[in-house]
Amino acid sequence: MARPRKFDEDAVLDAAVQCFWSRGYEATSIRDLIANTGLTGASLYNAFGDKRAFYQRALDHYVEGSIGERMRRCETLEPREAIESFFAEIVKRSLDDTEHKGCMLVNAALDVTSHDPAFQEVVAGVLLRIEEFFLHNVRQGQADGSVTTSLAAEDLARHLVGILMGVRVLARVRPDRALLEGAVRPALALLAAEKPGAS
Amino acid sequence: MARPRKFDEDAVLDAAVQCFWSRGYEATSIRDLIANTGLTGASLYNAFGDKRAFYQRALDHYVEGSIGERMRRCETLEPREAIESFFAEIVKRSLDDTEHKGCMLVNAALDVTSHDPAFQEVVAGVLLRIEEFFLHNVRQGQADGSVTTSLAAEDLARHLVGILMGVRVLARVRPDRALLEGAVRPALALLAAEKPGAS
DNA sequence: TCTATTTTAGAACAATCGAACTAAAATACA
DNA sequence: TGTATTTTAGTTCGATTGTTCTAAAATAGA
Repeated sequence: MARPRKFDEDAVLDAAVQCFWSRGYEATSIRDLIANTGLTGASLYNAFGDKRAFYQRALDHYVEGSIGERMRRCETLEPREAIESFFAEIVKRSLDDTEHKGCMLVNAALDVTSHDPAFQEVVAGVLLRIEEFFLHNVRQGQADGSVTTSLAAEDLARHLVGILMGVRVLARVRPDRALLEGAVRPALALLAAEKPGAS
Repeated sequence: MARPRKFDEDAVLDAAVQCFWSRGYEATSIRDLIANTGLTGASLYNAFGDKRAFYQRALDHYVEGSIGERMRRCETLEPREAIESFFAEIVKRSLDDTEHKGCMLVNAALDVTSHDPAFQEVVAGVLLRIEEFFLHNVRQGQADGSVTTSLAAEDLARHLVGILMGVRVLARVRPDRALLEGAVRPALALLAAEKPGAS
């Protein structure tokens, strides 16, 4: 019926993610987005609504492409391995992050949830997905004997989400390998602490 | 020699902390600060310099009055007790935080360090102080037998800073008692895990 | 080839931003 | 009491903010 869109929505969202990710919500202007996505103001507002809605789309895009993808990749592994490999990847990504952008979800958690309950629910939902990923693997590991049963699976999962968030924060400020690996190591040691004489 | 200041610097800094803490750096305008501190634009720029410098002063004020004070209060306790009491207070404060402001230092870590290396160093310095607080107590606890020696004191301290940051992030998004206490409990259990048959 | 429909391109909008400026007010020292 | 010095109180500045508007350009169906 009408003129088709010239731009590639996925590429535009990638560019928008880059902007919001590295600069944050407030510090990213519409003109930043225009310059980096290549589309014009009218197209942006026409296709995505306002700045807030555009951020929402960008965040979803990031979550699915980054966190969701990582969880899917770890699903094929053994429970303990899945958790360890998850954290190994987080540490590696944090150390390779020369721009110190950190994780866009964690950034969103402190940046954008404050005065927008809708965003808070979105972020809380993703955190819940991550917690359930950990919980699933912890339970599986407890069942096959590779994970300690000295603590409740729910608490272990909550602890893992906690240390995940913590590592992401630390990495933004002090991206040292010793710090990040040191912060993670006790959590992984705790998981395996079932039969303690087995060294 | 000249006209003395009418305002109370400490009260002004308290008000500034409230602004920056709840709204963040970018979202806090000079006019917000003027309205909430009670002083005028000229007085503000005259006494504190520009917005950036004012934020720096406010952050210092917060750190000394909140984090520094908490560490000082825990210094008189036994090592294990000091760590546990520290986290108990963090969880309590997070649950009582109806505004979901979280910890201003953690907010600063993700908000203001990105494109200002000076701020990054300030925040990193405070994190180091907290890490050293934990390290001191862990070492003391390992010496008197109340803390496990199955992991290096350095790693335990790093882990504790990590989970501290993590709890602060989680609380911003999902301030549930079960989540926060669940995230902390395994870390405290790990500290005590020295003689594992003692249940 | 016409026409309806939608995306483009870029200018324009009011509002707000951080910062600076001009005087008036006020006080410690002489 | 006079004077030097500093804080006050608003106003004002140019730049930038998010958003909207007006046309021109482009294409699918008739």
